[in-house]
Amino acid sequence: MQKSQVTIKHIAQELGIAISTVSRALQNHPRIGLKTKERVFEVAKRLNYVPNPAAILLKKNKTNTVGVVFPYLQEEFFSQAITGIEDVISAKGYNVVISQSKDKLERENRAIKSFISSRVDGVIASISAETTQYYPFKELENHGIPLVFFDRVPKDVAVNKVRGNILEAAFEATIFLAKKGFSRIAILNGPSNLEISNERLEGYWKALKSLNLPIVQQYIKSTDLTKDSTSKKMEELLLLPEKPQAILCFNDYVALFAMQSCRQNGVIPNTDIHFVSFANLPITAYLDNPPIASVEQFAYKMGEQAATLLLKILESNEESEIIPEEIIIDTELIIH
Amino acid sequence: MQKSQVTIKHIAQELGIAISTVSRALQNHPRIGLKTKERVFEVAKRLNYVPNPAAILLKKNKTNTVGVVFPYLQEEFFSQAITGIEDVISAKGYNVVISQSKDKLERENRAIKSFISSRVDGVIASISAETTQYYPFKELENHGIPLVFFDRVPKDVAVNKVRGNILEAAFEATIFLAKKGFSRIAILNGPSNLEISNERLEGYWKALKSLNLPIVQQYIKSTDLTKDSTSKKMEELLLLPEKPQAILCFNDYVALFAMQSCRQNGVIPNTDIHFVSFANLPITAYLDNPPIASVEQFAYKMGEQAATLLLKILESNEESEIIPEEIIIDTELIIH
DNA sequence: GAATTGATTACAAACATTTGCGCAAATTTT
DNA sequence: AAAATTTGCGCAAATGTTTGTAATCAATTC
Repeated sequence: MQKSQVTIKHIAQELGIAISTVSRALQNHPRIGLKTKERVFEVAKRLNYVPNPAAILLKKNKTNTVGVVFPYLQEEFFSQAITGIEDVISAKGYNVVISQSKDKLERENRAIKSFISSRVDGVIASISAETTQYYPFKELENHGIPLVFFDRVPKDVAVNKVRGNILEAAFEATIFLAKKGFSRIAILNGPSNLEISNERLEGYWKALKSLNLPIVQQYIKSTDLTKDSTSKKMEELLLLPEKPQAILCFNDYVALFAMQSCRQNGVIPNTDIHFVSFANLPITAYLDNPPIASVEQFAYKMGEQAATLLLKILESNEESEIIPEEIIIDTELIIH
Repeated sequence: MQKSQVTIKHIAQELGIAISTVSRALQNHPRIGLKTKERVFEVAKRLNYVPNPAAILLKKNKTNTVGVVFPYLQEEFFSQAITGIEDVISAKGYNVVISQSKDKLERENRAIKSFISSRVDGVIASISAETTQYYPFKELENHGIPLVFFDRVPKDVAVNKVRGNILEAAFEATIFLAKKGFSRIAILNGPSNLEISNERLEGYWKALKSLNLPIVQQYIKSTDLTKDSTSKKMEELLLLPEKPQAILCFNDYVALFAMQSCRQNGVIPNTDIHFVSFANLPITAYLDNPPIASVEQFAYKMGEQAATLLLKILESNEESEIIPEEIIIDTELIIH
């Protein structure tokens, strides 16, 4: 019930031994005798001793903490990934601190600054929809903090990345729609600063080409992932003389927004216009007319992989120059 | 670009002044001359100096961090609350570390242990569906860490609480259903260890009594909030000789599970059986047949209030004995 | 019996920062 | 001009822990 922190000094005093002996005893150091260790542990437990992380950090210069900054915690894709990260990280005795950027650059930068000043050992990040510059992340590098990008990775930068095989997934999804008999296939893509947007587009292109279908510029739209922007782009598609028969959406949220926009314009989603999306969120299971298919990206597994990669870097020899690694997780098209 | 951490010692050396002077200069101490301060700030910026939180913590014994443990980050209700907490907390220069219990006691305890060992200044918690004992939280008290419960507050304990006016909300919602002409109103409640479950029940009772409607035990079910449990209870309701005409659900997820269960049993939700739920999550807006009404609990505002209360405690005189406070936020029944 | 060894434990420095105290120098007051 | 006050800065201790090195003691070896 003691409010003032119990330190190893108190334990040492109580037992009449040296502070260093207590420290080593608690670490199970071989140079400390068994009886001494036992006595130390007994007193430590009785006094409710908790090591002071500040003092340890000061000596070891290691926080055993990794920072995670993702756009939205409530997106099932990210929260599943966080669970994967947490499970791997905490099994190794590390802690996780989580921040959400809400797709805002400013919040993302704040999170990074906070990670630097709290001296996290490493960072896992999924960049915001607004992020076009790699610069803020460069700060982490300057402070020697390892960084692994997750899913939303920046383009043209040699960094550690863990992401799904989006190109392949978009290709398969497009082929799936074509095989269903649709020739007018549109794409409601994400912002072009995200590499994963470009990959979707490439997969979509490749599929159309392989099917000898024309690439129609009006069928290619990109949104900033907000509801407003998505509805607007969807309405543009609806106003075309030849409405698309099917639409490939950046993710389930974009699909939800677009489907709602359809309904408001008298078009019945997945009857008049068919949707396929990415992420395969559980909520789509509760819709009466869910997208006809969704690309499962295995967020939990992706999170595990990102955490494993980061830990590997953290536990590798600090000296050794690290070559950025890229891990690509296979996806699976789930037909509803 | 220097990997080795820059300390005030380096700055002092560079300027040929004392370490203490640098420290005070950086803190804008009045006893340090303007020119000295300017020189110190210039060098600090140039060397990319970041204060070492460990050393500061060691001296001040304050982490400027609060811990939050909530059941599920992906539930919009909680993630909105987190945003509210973050906004208030970070405006005061504090940081937030977030943990999710996933409604598991064991994860909740792990989070609390981690909060204690990382020496957070305070904690905001929403207890898991499994939590029946106040005991684990008692540990925080033992270590002198202030605690504010949020929404899911433990019963019969004098602690700081921020919660919605659930009793009133359940009362209103039940009256609303009765006025719609339904007399057979059921309730799919949460587990009874949560005070907010009992409040829902009480509001429901009160309303039925005030309407002179009978209280039918078969219409009162409680689930552990999982999908399986909810479906099972829903099916029990469907098997009753006199099926309920309307159901008051613990939250939107319970409503979603129950509505899906209806559909699987050939009952059309919100046509054959009408639903009202708590939380008013955005996702319900994307359903073709959403619950006919939902209780808006203003999660963001609740989060703000919880954070404000915690900060008040943190910044009050440590000595003064603090009387637990209870803040109740009014709800609003939103008719869809 | 002295020296060597091995097993324990103690001492002290170090980590980066804050802060009370002291000491000049500069400024103001008497 | 001396005294008192203010201003600016340095010294050193303190925070809790780790860790290299030294010290102690008993047991073993020559």
